[in-house]
Amino acid sequence: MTMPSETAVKTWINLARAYGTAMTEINEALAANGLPPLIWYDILLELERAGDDGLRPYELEHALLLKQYRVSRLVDRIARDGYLRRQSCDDDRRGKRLVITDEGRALRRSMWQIYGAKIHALVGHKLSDAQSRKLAALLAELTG
Amino acid sequence: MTMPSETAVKTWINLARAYGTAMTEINEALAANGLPPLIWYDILLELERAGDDGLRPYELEHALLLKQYRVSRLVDRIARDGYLRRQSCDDDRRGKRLVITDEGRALRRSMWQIYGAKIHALVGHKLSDAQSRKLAALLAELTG
DNA sequence: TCCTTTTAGATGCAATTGCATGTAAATATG
DNA sequence: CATATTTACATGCAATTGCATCTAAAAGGA
Repeated sequence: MTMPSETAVKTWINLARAYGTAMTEINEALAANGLPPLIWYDILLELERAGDDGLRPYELEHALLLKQYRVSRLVDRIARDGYLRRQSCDDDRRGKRLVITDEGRALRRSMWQIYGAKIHALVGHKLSDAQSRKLAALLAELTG
Repeated sequence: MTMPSETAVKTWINLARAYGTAMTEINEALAANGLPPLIWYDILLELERAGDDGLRPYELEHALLLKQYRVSRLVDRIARDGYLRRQSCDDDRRGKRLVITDEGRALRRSMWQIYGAKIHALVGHKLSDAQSRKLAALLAELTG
């Protein structure tokens, strides 16, 4: 149970603050434009990248580090609003395949207008490209 | 509506991932030890630092960037469990003063055993002191 | 094959969050 | 002073999350 250095604490505090303020701004901007929360974007992007076969819910769960029940509920709502459809799965009758719809692709693009602009304003605009690369590399060390 | 560079996007993704995985680990470790969520720690720490006069709810709101109603409910629960008390406020009869109790100080220390160890494992242990300082400085650029 | 274990996903119910609004006191304005 | 506005905090209600559990199907073993 080694306790952290002052430096480590300061770094963690700054990380939490940077993430929290950015995420709040992003979600507020999405809501202000009548768009759903950011997690919908992440899901739609994964499905769009997955192509015509879509993804299984458990694949989404692992890709986005979400709890199983949360995927289940989010997928419910996104499907209810017509942005994805659940296909039955040939080779595993327990499972579903989640496939993005045209409306889903359009929603993802709409969300990107807001989200992308915020990433630019909150990250791209505040650091040089070199600083940003350095920051990305240091953050990658934490995850790895 | 300038769109972000690839670098900025990569940096934001890494930031979100680093925060998300760390926060999940911290809250899971707290829960595994029968302790409340991290936000209780933040509140108790603010109150402990504030000293005998405590803080007004709106001060907590600003210090921790929380919504007013969320402060109200969190304070309810923390008070219900005896970790803070609400004093009436002499100079403003609308207001309350929130003061940490001895039990609250003890809880904060218990939480720190877990939280601090995680900060060390997740940040301190993965970067040199110089890298950590660099990371803290770059993150501070984002907030400022 | 029959039985046990594991995996995929859904869901009932409690706790928490978010939104909108309410109440009361402080402050500003005429 | 009288009235309007703002500030501090609480709360009813809907949406979301978290936990535990359930069903069904797949996989593994005797």
